[in-house]
Amino acid sequence: MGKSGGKWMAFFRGRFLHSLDAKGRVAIPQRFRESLGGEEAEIRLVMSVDPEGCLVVYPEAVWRELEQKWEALPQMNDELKTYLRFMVGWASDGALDRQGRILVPPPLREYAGLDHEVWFVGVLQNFEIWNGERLEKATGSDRVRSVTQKLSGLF
Amino acid sequence: MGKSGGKWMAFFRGRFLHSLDAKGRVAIPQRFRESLGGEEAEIRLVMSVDPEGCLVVYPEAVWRELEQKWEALPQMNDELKTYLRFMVGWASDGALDRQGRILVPPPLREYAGLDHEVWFVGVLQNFEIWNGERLEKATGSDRVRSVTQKLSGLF
DNA sequence: TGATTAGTGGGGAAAAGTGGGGGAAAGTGG
DNA sequence: CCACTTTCCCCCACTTTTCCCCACTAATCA
Repeated sequence: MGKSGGKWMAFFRGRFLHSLDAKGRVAIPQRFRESLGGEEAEIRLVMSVDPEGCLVVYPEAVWRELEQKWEALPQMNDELKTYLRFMVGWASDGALDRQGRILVPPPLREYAGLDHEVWFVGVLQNFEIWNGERLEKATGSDRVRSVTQKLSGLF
Repeated sequence: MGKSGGKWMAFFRGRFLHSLDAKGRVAIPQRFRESLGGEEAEIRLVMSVDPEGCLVVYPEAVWRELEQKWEALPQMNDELKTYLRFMVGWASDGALDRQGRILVPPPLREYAGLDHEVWFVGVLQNFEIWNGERLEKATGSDRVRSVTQKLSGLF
């Protein structure tokens, strides 16, 4: 589900505030769970490269497409290796538990600065998990407005 | 319905004062409901980028066209990511309930400064939901006049 | 002035999110 | 190979949110 003509459809939208409990679990928003393909969905949890780090969650199928692109590249390339060490080296595969929650491994939690309150943000093909202050900084209206100016010619 | 020769027709016009109840619900004006395509219409509720933020409501089909444009762009681009985090990250998908109301999620309500009284404003292909004072500021006659000057060459 | 239609408000069932107890499974050290 | 600890994940209980249904008011129109 979710495929259409070999390309993924736009799926994840909106933001949701959830809480990471003492055991490191967070519930995935119900809307997102549906888009992931229900109960036994597989996901990949990785670190974002942006200055304000967040975590990025990919449906398994979307992630696999990325991996295929990487595999097609010349493997001796040092820059690619550095990139993969980061992207793949930290990637955690997991599934949802019966209550629709995932477990965020401590290193990832720390990287993204996640404490009790976390924001889920949908960005079409995948979604992100943010610390509140970082998200605010990353989506501050000044920043967004200047970006919008630049992109507005495109559509 | 709604389409004509691949381009959307102008649909939403006028302003209406409605009230947001304690549960965060507002009735969509009947005129707008018809243009949305009746009872089981799907909508997208998003944030505007303007300094005085309001909410923007798109018929599902109009919004999807936007998303398709975004998906066609290179996804690694940082500026696009920032843009999507704002546009898509605030987008809430929803449907009308049996009384023709929508539920405005708390984060959006807060961002747009909506309390009990809200204004609906039609702007052709979509419509907006405003806090009264903000709307007044955004449509002050001085402001409108200066904008009109700038645009006067175009039509 | 009754009838129809739009908007408003609230009760209540169902669904979604939260937190903790405890057993299974995996990892660690003798 | 066997304790012992740690991690994970199931189940259950509780709270909050969402969304159905129904009933009331206001406005419109013949």
